[in-house]
Amino acid sequence: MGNTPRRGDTRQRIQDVALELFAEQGYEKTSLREIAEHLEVTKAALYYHFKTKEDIVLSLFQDLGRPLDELIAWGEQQPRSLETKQELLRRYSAALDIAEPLMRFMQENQATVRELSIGQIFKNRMLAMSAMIRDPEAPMVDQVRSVIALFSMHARMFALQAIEGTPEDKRDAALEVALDLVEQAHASSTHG
Amino acid sequence: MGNTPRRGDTRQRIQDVALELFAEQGYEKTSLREIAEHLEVTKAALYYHFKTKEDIVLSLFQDLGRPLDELIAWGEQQPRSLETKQELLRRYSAALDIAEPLMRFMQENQATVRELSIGQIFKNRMLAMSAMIRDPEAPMVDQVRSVIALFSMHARMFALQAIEGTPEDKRDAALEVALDLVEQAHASSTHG
DNA sequence: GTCTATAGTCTGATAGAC
DNA sequence: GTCTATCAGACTATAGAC
Repeated sequence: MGNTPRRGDTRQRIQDVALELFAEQGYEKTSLREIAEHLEVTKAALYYHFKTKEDIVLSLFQDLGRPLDELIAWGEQQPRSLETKQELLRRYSAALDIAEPLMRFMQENQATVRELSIGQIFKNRMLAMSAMIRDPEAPMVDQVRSVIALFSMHARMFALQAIEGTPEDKRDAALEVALDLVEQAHASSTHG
Repeated sequence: MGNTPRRGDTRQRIQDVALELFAEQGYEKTSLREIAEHLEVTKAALYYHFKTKEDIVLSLFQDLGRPLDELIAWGEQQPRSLETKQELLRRYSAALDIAEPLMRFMQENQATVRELSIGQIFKNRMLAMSAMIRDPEAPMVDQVRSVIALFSMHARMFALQAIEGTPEDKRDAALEVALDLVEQAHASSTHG
């Protein structure tokens, strides 16, 4: 145990350490040498499991991003009601619990990620979420309200640090604000 | 004109090109060689004007970030009323018109910026804004509402792309949503 | 499946001529 | 104020032994 080198899970361990370091100090500033040192293996061992550095990110994206893809697939089958949108936000908030380290990495390394192969995929994912939560026929201000509701879920990763309270409480507060916002957007659009 | 090398404004031209490239492709992926080539000078010429690569970012931050510092200074002298908070948002929205390229760079390179000398300064700036817009005595959900209002101003840089309309219209819509949010936060806190 | 060794390239930065 | 020339160091990636 402890320092005993485990067999067969090296790939997983590479992913764990890579995400941790990528999220902590950025993609570019994290070298393969550094990842290897943390695992007490050599760089060449990394290249056995992943063709390139970019491949590590891609694998992280595919493995940890699945809950979000499933959420989108779910949402696209639902009726476009207020209740659907609110349930979408609830599930998104829950999905972020798992995908948060990945999402934090994506957010803090946008400029880098944009040029990677996953950049477009990630963007499309966000556009799909945006398309489900807003009504393109609604007044612009209500569309903006809905999109802001969506991105309010991300706020817990950076903007709410100054507020006192547990991460869970802040997460729930952000969700509450987001649910309010889509309700307002809905009410306003169905009045006029 | 055109390609005529101008004298005395090289420093300014370095800043312009650097910010453009930093914002477009990221800080790390932009090399000094690339900046120099865009200006048709050599790397060594860059080093005459700036001691290090980081110094270029620092100068950008100081020159283009001034409106935000002035806004904070203004805000800290005002009474803590709803009207002050709303005026803060209006001025912040206007300040972003000028500082947007810089802010986009800061946002898309968070992981990098965090490790630079400006990282802490930038963070403090955002904490100061956050402290002015929210009431630490208010219920958490209202504090979250206020902070989200603030960061909604940033949404125009990335989240609102899918919505149809001019950037100006979207900017104004985001401001309207933000003004609503602080008003709700205020109303809720003064009821109970 | 993991290693050593290294190729090949690019980087930020400096020294010194003009 | 801009140049040429060059530095040491870091990087990704590969080849080939075990």
